[in-house]
Formats: sequence, structure tokens, C-alpha cells
Amino acid sequence: MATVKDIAKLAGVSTATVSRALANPQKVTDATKLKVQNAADQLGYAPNAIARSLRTQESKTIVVILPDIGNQFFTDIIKGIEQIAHKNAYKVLLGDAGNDVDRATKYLDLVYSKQADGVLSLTADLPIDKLVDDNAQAKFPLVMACEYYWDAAIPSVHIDNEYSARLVIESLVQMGHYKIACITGASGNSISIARMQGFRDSMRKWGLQIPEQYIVEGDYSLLSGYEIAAELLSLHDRPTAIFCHNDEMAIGVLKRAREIGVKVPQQLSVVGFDNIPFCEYCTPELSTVHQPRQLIGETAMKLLLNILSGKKPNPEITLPTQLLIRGTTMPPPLDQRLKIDI
Amino acid sequence: MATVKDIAKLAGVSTATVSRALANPQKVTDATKLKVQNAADQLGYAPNAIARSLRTQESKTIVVILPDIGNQFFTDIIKGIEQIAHKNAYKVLLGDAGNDVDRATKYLDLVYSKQADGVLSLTADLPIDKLVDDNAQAKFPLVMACEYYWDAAIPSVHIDNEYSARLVIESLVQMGHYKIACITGASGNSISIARMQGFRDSMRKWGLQIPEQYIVEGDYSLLSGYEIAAELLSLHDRPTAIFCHNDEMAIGVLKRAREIGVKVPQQLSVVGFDNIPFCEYCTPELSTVHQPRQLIGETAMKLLLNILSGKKPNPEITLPTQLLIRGTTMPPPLDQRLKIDI
DNA sequence: CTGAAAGCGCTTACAG
DNA sequence: CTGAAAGCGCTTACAG
Repeated sequence: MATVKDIAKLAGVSTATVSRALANPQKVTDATKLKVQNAADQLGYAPNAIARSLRTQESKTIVVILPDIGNQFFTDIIKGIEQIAHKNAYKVLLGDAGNDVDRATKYLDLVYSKQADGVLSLTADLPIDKLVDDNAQAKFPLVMACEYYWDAAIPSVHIDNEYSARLVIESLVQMGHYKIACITGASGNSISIARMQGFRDSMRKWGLQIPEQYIVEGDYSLLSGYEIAAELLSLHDRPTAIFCHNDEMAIGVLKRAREIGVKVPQQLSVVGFDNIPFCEYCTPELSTVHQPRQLIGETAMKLLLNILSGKKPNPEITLPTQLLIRGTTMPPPLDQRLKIDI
Repeated sequence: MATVKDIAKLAGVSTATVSRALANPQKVTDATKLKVQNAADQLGYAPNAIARSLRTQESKTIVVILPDIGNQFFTDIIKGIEQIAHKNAYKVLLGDAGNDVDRATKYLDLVYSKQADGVLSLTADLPIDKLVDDNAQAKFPLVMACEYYWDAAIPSVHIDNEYSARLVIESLVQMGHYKIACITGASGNSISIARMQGFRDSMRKWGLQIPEQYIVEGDYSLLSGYEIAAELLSLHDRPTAIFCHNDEMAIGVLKRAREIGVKVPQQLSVVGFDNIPFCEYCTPELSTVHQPRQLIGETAMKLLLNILSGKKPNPEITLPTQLLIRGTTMPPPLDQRLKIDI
């Protein structure tokens, strides 16, 4: 492999000039620029990014911590991140945590070992003391997307989960539903907590009860939706609607309902969250909350870029969502319909 | 950030000893090991991987080139790759090509810039001259998985696509289908070519014709299946079965059939390929060909590890598949059934 | 505009 | 077992 030294020799200049000619051509005569360029081409020169990193103390790489690469939801977010990153000459290292805190934490080492300049985390399932100091300030360039911490000053990009959940419940109540169950994400999950809050607030506003067994904890997988639906649908007082905290679980519910002969949406309304591509390919098509995923990724990356260049970024950005009523929701059977004056 | 120098000072030894105590503790007295260890802990030392890379000339990182991160199919393959990589102290850089040759090619630079030691490519949509020299030998540590080149000696791990396609067709023919259409991947795609070959061979074996308009090129997306199904199902002589070269397209076909009132499987059989998780959540559940995805990833990574450690690997490994007949296939209507003696 | 020199933080033959 | 020294391949103040 050719190095700057080889080019210097061939072009008859110093290594300093080679470096300048390649990186800052305006700092060099046209003649030398040409000489160096030719020599570099002739030798098939490829700069050693490792050596450059060591010298400049930056890797031009950021690491994205992904809760689970198997989750469709993150696809467009990553596309958004990559687009902005590449446009700004940053490389993206994707770290899949496989839903494991320790694996996720491991990726932070890349910053300390100087292989990455910053972190864009799509999970808040990380030990907070590794991220922030005693003043709740981030220890290194860090941005959160989708998830966030309540108690730390980490810049983050997310939707209004509480409000979006209220939209869902309002819509169901307007249709006449009052027996509404909910399948959540893991118990500590910040997103799920906010959606739960929105759910509870909305129900309280209408003076509606939530039986304890109507709230069940899932794990965002197809299977958990499928299994929990079995419980929910065999309840003595069966819910007429199920609000799932993501689309995968909702799709699991649809399958179970089909198998045990509960008609969707006539006997059961189902709402998901995220609007992954498969929603429109379900039978019936899944009602859900659309998130501007690509925009979330782009915005988060721009925030990180700001931090990386030394600017103080806005600490928090909230992006809009949209309730999509499709085929899995309709008013409940007449005898189970809420009677209120609207 | 503390460096070996700081530790050396604090522990009262040389930097050479620090390096040895940390990396090869057996080459050092227990006493010094302890001193160094303590000093390192006290300073919160994190080794600079960049400096180490520059010195050792290896990054302990491999890059995986992904055709499209949006494709569910690759999830488990990546899980397999990461598992073996991490177990062997290699980091994995995931590069999403977004179905773009140029973007895919860009990731090869990481090897030349010394940021990665080798490449594991999940796509063959790459300029071959960038990969191999005039003797068709790989220019750097490189392994292919799933896709491959016919004309280059690049180690690869894949299934027998031709044989698997024959399994599908045999099964359909046994049921009595003879009007079998096919939705392929992009025209140059090695996998799709092989599956097409298997399809043709099988049909020829039974003396069955394939009308030209029964073969349509898709792009492995939900949407392309959905759109192509509209053409296929409006044909004057409609096929009784459609073999899709992946599950996404098959799911698109299911949606279209539902919309225009073609009953699956009574009036139309559909078979996919890959067995992604969503297959079992379709209505009806999708018949498909199962690929041992995680094993493909693990095997490919082991192959790359072998190359990285200087061994000559087996050039090619074929892994078994399994035809899964589920709810989307059954014999065609009696009047459209093939009459043969089996 | 150009060059000589130092240095980023490690590791590793080479002596002792 | 330990240390002094060189060097991986760059970039960048500092002189000129």
C-alpha cells in the first residue's frame, strides 16, 4: 500500500506538501497539486484513515445503538441517519444490542477507544451513569432518538407519545368503545410509560374504568401480541378494543383473533403504533399511529452533528404523528356501545 | 483521557511494561501486573484502539455489506454474523447499500483505509473488478453470503437456490398445478437466476410450457408483488399458482388477490421464499422455503475468520433448505388440474 | 508556498 | 522479566 511518503518521493516534494495537496488543495500551487495528484493516482493511493484519526483525534464515525435489528420500525430511522451522516462525511457504525443492556453498553466503549466520535442511541435501556456526569450532562457527544430519559439533559428527538396515545383512545371512545385493553412494551420502557399515561388520562377524562387485567405487558414482538391476545380474548368481560404499543404486537393480535373466530373489526377493534410497511398488507389493514421515522433519524443526526461541531443544540425536539384509521377499527356492537352525549 | 504513559508514570514502570501487563499478563511478574492494573483502574484507562490499529496493522473490525436494511430477510443473518464476530473479538460495521451499487462499493474503501480487516458481502451487486484480480482471486479478505459470483474464486455460503426452486415446483405439480407463474428478483440477481433455472428445469422435466407473460421481474418489495399480481391475475389465461422469489412479494400478491376477490388457496396458490417471521402472520399462512439464516451468517463469519487468520478456507459451502407447505397452497380447481400418472 | 520535525498512543523486536 | 527506542502513517504548527 502506498503512503504519503511514497507519493512524496515520486512527486519530488515533502510529505507535508502531499498532505496539503490532498486535503487542502487551495494551500498549494496548481503545479504541485497536479504533481501530487498524478503521483497519488499512479500509486493507487488510499489514505490510511486510522493514521489520520490518531493524528486529528477524530474518527469521523458515529455509532448508532439499535435495540433490536429485527424490529422493522428502525429501518427508516437508520436510513434518515445515514443520509445525513454520509452527506457530512461521517461513517455510521450500526450496533445491534439484541435487546440486551450489556451488549448495548458495550457499544459506548467505541467512543472511549476513539473509534467513534459520538453516539446516537435508539434505546434508553442503558445505565444512565455511563452516559451522564453528576450534573446530568452527557459525558460525550450523545443524542437520543425515540426513547429518552426524564432526568438527564440529553438532547433527544421523539414524538409526543402521550398525546398520540390520547388520539387513539379519543378515536375509540368517539366510536363508542369503553372496554379498551392495552398491550404495552417492557415495563421500564420510556415510550411505553408515556403511551400508558396518555391512555389513562384519556380514559379518566371520559370517566371510564380500566380493569386491571386489561393492561398486559408485552415485548414488542409478534409472538407476544399473539400470546397476550389469547388471555385478553378469553376474559369473562372481553374488551371490544385493544390498543397495542406497536404494530408487531397488533399483528399478533389479529392472528389470534382470526384463529379463535373473533371478527375484526366487527367484534374487536385493534390499533397498533408506528405504521410499519406491513400494516397495509394485513387483513384487514391495520389502524395505527404514523411516525415520521426518516425525519426522526435525519433530525437526530443533525443534532449530533451540531454537538460534534461544538454547538449547543436545542435539547429536545418533538415531531408530529398522525392517527391512521384503517380497516381494524369500527364502532363496537350496539349492546356494548358507550352512551354519551358528545 | 489517560494513556499508557500516564499509567507508566503512576506505576513506576515503562510504557512497554504497561502494554505487556495489559495485553499479555503472563509475560510479566504478578507484582508488576498488579501495580499496572491498579494504576490503570485508578486513572480510568481505556485503550486507544486507533493507536493500536495503526501499530498492529489490524482493526479487528469487519464490514458487512447489506443490500437493503429494510429487508427482514437479513436480520437473522446479521445476528449470526455478530454472534461469531463478537465471540472472536471482532467488531462489526454494518453498511447499508440501500440497493445502490455505488453506495455498496463505497464500503469497500473501509478496507483500503484500514478501518476494516475484511468484508462480508450479502450482495453480489458490486463491480467484480474491485473485488478480484486478474486471476479471479479476492484482493482482500472477502466472503460472500447468500449471493455469489459464478466466475470468481470468492468463498461463499449459500443455499442451493436451483434445487430449492425445483422443490417448490415439484410440490405444485404434484398437487396438479401446471399454469404456474413466477415473480423474480431483479434481472441480474444471481439468486433469482438460479431460482429461475430450477423453475424452468422442473417445468421442462414434466413437459410443461411456461407462457412468456407468466414470468415477471419484481424487486423483492411488498409493493412490486402487489403490482405484478394485478397483471398476472388479469391475464386471459390466469395462472393457478404463483411462485414468488421472496416472501415480501408473495405477501403483496396475497393482498392483491384479496382485493380483487381471487380466493387463496382455492383459486390461487402462492409460494414465497425465505420464511421471514411475518409468513406465519399472513392470512392464510404463507407457504415458503425456509432458509437457515442464522447459520448462514455464522458460517460466513467463520469462513472470514479463517481467511483473516491466514488459512485457506473451503471455497464454497451449501446449506440445506426446507419447503414449508402452509395455508396458501392446495390443488387447483378440478377443471384446471394437470392429469398425469405419478 | 514549502519543508523539517514533532507527535498522536500504542506495540514489539532487541538488549540486557 | 524489563526498558529504551523505533515506528505505524498521517497532520500541522513553526520557520523560512
